[in-house]
Amino acid sequence: MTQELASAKTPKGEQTRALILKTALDLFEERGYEGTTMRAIAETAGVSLSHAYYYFHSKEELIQGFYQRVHEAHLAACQEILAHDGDLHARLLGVLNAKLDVSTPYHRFCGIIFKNAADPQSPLSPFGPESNAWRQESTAIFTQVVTGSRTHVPADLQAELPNLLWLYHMGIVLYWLHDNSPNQVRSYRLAERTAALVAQLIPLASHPLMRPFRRAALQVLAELRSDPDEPRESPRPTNEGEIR
Amino acid sequence: MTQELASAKTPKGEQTRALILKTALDLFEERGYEGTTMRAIAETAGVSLSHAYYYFHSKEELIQGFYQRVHEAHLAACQEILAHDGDLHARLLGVLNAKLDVSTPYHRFCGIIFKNAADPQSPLSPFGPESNAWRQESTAIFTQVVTGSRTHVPADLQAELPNLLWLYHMGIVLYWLHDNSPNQVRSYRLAERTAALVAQLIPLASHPLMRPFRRAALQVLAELRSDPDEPRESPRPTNEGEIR
DNA sequence: GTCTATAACCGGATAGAC
DNA sequence: GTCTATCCGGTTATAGAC
Repeated sequence: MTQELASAKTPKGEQTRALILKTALDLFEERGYEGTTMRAIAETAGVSLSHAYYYFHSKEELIQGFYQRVHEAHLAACQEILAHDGDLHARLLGVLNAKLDVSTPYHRFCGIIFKNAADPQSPLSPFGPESNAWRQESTAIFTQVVTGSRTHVPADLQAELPNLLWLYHMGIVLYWLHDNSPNQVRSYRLAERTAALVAQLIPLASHPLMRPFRRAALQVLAELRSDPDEPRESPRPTNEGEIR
Repeated sequence: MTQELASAKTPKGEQTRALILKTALDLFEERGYEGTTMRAIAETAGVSLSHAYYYFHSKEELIQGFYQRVHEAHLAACQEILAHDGDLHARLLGVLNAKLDVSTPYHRFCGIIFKNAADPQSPLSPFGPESNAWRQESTAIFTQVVTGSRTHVPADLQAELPNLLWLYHMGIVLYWLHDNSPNQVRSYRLAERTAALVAQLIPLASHPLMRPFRRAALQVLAELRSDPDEPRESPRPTNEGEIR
């Protein structure tokens, strides 16, 4: 897998490809997605219309290229914070802020990415099998967040927490996508506040009072991860009835 | 507000409008959203292209029509349960099951549509202003769920709970969209299990131990609903510092 | 108010000659 | 790789029928 999404055979082609992508991103930012015509992209980049289509089979495919870039940037931006802080809230917030920071210049047309990613049939769906790779990379960040922190996490929760945090972070991003406040301040505030809540909640979840709920919740998660169609009886075949 | 989105002045017009909508849904399901042309819809419905546009100002507006229908069906399916049961879990689960039941015939179709609905700029986004009407109607169902149940809900939580449940229900729907298990059994199971968790969690939230967390969480929600850019100082101008 | 017919505009996407 | 012509479909406009 030495190349990504479309042709990039020669250094020259690679350059041209990058030029088209950069031009497209600039124009998208300047005029919005729909406001940017392929003709304009090609013209501004100084290539022919059909040549633009040679590298990117569709306007949407330009976004796939963009997506790759942002993800790498986020990964890089995170490492810094994750290496230097042991506080769970700080780590979590750092990762979220990094995500938003990295994405901010592209807020307007990140909606378009999501539009593609949201289609369950699309290979870009963040929940689909095709996204396993980057979803796991993404989740790994949250594993780092947890394992590198001083906060004690109950053993049973430990395994599941990164997945939960990943889901939580997707929620933040979803909010951010719809956030039209200036500079998306609301999203940053949401991230800060909810990260504090999460950091507050984890110790609470360790409390004996919460234990039944925690176990029930984790069981549900385990169920969802396991076989889709088998009812839960198999481990205890003599036990009748649903686990309610 | 006797009529919805487009012209439907007379019974006859109403019929035509319904015919166009039904035809569109059929075709969408058969050929996908993008694969269905307005020309094809008009032709199949036996009306002129311009006449289709007379009732639905855009292709997307057809989808809003679809939302409206599903919501009405959901509302109807819910009333039965909401009138006859006082158990919170039963009420919540009833509403969720009704939602899934009502939506099942359109599972594939919803996935196709969601791709477009996820774009925040799209008038189809369930979070956007164009969807205010049915979103509020939708939320009202969860108000019914809460107020009609025997379970005691802390006063401060009472106001916010319907919105939280609405959001939760959107999460279920999101899962359902990506659920390819036969008859979407996984989604039904998810609904049942998580509804039980929610019903379990609400009494827990009333516990004194949880009070600080509950208050903090509700404050975050209040903040989000209020002015985007004002820091929280205004109500107590003498009090310095952030509420963390 | 309901409906048809026709033409046109615009922009994404494609084909084929060079 | 490039250029030109062309297609296709969402959308709009016009003009007029019942």
